[in-house]
Amino acid sequence: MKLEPDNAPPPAATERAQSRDLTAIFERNEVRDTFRISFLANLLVLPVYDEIKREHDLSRGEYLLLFCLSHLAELTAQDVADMTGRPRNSISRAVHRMLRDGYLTRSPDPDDGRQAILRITAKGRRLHTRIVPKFVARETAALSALNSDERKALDRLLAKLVLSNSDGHQ
Amino acid sequence: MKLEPDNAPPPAATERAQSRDLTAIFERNEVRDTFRISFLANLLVLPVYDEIKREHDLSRGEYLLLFCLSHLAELTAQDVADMTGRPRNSISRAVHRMLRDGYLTRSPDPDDGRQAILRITAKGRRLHTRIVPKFVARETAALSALNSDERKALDRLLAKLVLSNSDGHQ
DNA sequence: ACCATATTGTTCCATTTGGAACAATATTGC
DNA sequence: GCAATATTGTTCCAAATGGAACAATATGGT
Repeated sequence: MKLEPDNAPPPAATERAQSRDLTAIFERNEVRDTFRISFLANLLVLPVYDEIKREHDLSRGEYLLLFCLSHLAELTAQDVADMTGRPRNSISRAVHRMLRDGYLTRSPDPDDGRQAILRITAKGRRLHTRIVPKFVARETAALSALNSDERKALDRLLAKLVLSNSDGHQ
Repeated sequence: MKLEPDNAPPPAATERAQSRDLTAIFERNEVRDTFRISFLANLLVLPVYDEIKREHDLSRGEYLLLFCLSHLAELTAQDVADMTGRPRNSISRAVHRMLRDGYLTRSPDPDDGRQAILRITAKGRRLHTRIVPKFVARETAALSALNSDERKALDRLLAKLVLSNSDGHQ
């Protein structure tokens, strides 16, 4: 938080400078990892979602749905809710919107009358193909401070964390 | 996305099982780190924000404001917007709400008539003291799969990432 | 000193969001 | 086999959200 010589700027300015070194909060708080991970998550996705909204008029939830279906051939709305942590009614809305626009299909599950199986269409896959490079570029830029070994280490740690936390809920 | 033997379980069941191994998406997508970091961020904070809303009737933005002021003595609304990545009008609303409830104070900045300096009150600090253990508990649980060395490595990598990305914006 | 531009914080308003209740279907316990 | 309970997906509605325009102040160029 403020480590500069005591002389330089006048007192008032010094005080401001102290409390305005905003990066200090990353080091000094009770939940450093939580705070940093949240910050990084925002950094990685928020600007891209803004771009997607402007250019393709898709909301965050809608694109997340497309993203999930791009990687898993068949999902129910509940699956997507579990994967993304968003409430089911939001997913429901996103499904209707994406159905209407032809990005996915829905067929009743013969084994369970309550649920329906969602699949991405060719049109949906084309859209994903156009959008995903934006996320890749953002990620590449954000990770550029890490060398190859560090990236490997990060990847391994994140994989471990995610897997150990993805049983049961979420 | 399907790499299992063609024989084993009956076709329908196989297809379902394939596409319903939801954790596969963590390994197989174009932006693994982005996806995992977002997932972890949700995992770490969403349940706690739900709890805070239920028990203290504070929104995410309101608590973030309190959190920032718990660690940096003087901030402007713009500072908080920069730190949290949220729009200024949301911060403005949160400031008014928290002022009304006595969790913080606001005084005009003598050096700049546009902005006001926000500070946490004793009441605000007490509230933070009651809430922050919830985040600590959540973080501890989520990181429990890592040993001490791994936690140190993660901490170092996150610190590097955050600092290299906190110049200029956010 | 003055005008053009930038920044801060606020209000307005349309959209998004998520909790709660619901109907339809499945599952469980007896 | 049947009642009680759980799950899926939807609708409804109140609240949260964020973009845009705005007034007030500050800054920069000339």
